[in-house]
Amino acid sequence: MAQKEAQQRRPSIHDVASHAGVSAATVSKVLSGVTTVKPENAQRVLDAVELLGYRVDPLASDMRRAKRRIIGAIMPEFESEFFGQMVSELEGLAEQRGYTLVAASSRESEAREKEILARMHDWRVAGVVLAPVRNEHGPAAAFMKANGMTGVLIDRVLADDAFDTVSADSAAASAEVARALVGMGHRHVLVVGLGEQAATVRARLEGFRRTALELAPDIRIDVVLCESDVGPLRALLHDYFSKGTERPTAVYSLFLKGTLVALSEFRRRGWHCPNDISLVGFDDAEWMQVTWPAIAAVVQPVREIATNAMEVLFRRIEGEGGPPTARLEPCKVLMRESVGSPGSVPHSGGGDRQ
Amino acid sequence: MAQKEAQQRRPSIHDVASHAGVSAATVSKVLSGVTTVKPENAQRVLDAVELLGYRVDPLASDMRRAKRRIIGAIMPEFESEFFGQMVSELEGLAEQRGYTLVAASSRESEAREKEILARMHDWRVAGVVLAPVRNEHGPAAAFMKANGMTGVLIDRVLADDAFDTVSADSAAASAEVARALVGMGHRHVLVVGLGEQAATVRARLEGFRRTALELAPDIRIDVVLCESDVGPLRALLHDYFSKGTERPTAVYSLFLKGTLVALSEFRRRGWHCPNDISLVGFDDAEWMQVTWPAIAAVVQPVREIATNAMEVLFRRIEGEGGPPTARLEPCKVLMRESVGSPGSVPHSGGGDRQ
DNA sequence: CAATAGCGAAAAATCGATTTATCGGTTAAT
DNA sequence: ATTAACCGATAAATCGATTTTTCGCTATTG
Repeated sequence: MAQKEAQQRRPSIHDVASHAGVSAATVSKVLSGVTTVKPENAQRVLDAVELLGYRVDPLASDMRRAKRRIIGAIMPEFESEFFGQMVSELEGLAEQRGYTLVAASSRESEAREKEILARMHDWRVAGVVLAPVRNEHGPAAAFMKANGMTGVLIDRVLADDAFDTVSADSAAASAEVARALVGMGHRHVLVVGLGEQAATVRARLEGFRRTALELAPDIRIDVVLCESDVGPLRALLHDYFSKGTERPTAVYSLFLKGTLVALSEFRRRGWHCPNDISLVGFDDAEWMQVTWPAIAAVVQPVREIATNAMEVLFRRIEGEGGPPTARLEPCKVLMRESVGSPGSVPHSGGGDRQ
Repeated sequence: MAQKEAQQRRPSIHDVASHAGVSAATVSKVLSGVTTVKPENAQRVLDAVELLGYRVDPLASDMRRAKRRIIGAIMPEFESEFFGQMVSELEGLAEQRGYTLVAASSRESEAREKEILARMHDWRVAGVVLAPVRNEHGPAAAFMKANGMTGVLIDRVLADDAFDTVSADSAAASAEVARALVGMGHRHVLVVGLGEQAATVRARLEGFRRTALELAPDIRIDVVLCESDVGPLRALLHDYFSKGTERPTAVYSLFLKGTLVALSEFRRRGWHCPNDISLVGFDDAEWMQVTWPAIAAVVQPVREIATNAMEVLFRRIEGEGGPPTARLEPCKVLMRESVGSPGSVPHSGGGDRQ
């Protein structure tokens, strides 16, 4: 009967209080570590908590504070390794500090992004980690600003005048890619990008272009940008390669989907990496090291981004002032077999063993 | 000043009430669609809501009900396409019904799984979608049972005596793979599995074995199972292929990681699919269709699983009784280029164009 | 010896909603 | 004409904690 009771209704702080023969206020104080409680009473409370299996109801507990121990996370999607890892890291970090992470996917829609943000505002979240669909100038960031929310912007973002930002150092990574490709002798490279995410993609593009031109002023850099959606990219790339112009010796894709599409186009044409063409992509994935050839990629420092984002976010939550900061975390560039020197093997099939 | 006020403290239901000249109870009734309110007053409430930009605080609103409008989702990981899509679908479905989804990753740990569940119980979630690390007999499901939580088990699960289950029809899919491989002439197949997830993997294995033996009684089926962790799989597979025994003509991996490891082992040995060996994997991924060769895979019906899981979950939340159901959703098998007839080409390098 | 601190704990207010009980004021039924 | 039923709305209780206020009691001080 007591068993059944326990299953039906969870014990509240008052149940603990009456079992320990004290008031609810005292129980609350013991549990929150206030020291002005007589040791004897504290022990009785602890015993009662143990006996009843009492646990604080976070919802009720949060009720009375302005900032609730909830962190919101908004990602453009959940399907990729990058954002999957990101959410996983953020969740762990939030949990470490006794916060609950509520994650939502904006599904690459700015409208949805804002709606989700409004819902999180309804929850009175203490802070938000926002990975914007486009960039820091979207309606979501504006909403956060207008409502005095505290938050941090990550990934597709460079710097902001209202929020701290944390992202990968795209420009430096791209420069490294440029050094590698030029060093191997490439003098005609196609860069594939996504216009939508203006600032970040521009940083990647410019980082590449500047270093490449510096090292090899005669280099030819073609650019294929799809504006808003990745849908047309397949056709754009097809057209590009179908034109009579000279085929580039390497392709540098500025985002994962572009790497996929490029690979798919190579397949269609029967081109092999790296003999027929070299390929490097921004964003690494697990499969890239098991395919043949392994695909060279820029590895984004997910853990570092997550850690720093949470750190700066919690500092703001705790009331730290000062101008917004803009962190750039260094990437790692993994030059795998999909990259080689141009013309070393006269356009044929079949890759070589390691 | 009114501006500033609005930014600092969000309007509560009492603010709306006083603006509309009614009581808080009336506001609550209007907002929840109770019809016993004088139309004139209802309109004034609506106007006040509009004017103040009032939105219900979900936390306060949930306070007074036993089941809160929160759904918990526990996945073994967030990094794979499968679970990423799953969370995304679940989130959308929960949102549609006015619920908030709180997702957490158990990181493939049963201990963590139970802890997360306890935390969700603290939140008094209305229901839980649990994708167990191992199977339906773990400590997490036991915890849910012991605490009278309502929930649904998905993915690595076949059937349960306490909870509804929804998962992919592994056995049927494996049978189809068997038909395809046998039909192409394969008589020696290696199956790679993960022992930890007993029931599901057994279903996949038995589904394959039964059909294969039925169609070709002389078929040889080798099995490499790694018990608890995927770590040793690489070594296990290496050993298997290093033994002097005859090389199988096809490999069927029962889980994604196994497919990756198999591919990696092929790479190391310089074997090409499908000429040197064929490969089919359970679980599809976006990259599998752009690699060369494209990798054949069993596509799990993520959306269907998510939809049915949520449907049955909400029925239970609304109090529907009856014995637990066990749904199996059919998979699609995509036979791509990594599969071919054995011996059609005498073990050489280089794949052929489509 | 009266007044004042100081301590530990209980009582009460609070957070923001929902739900139940209560209450005037009509209208219908006896 | 008195009571009953009803309608719309308000006051009050409730959910489960935290925080502020109050209070009783002992110990210190002028």
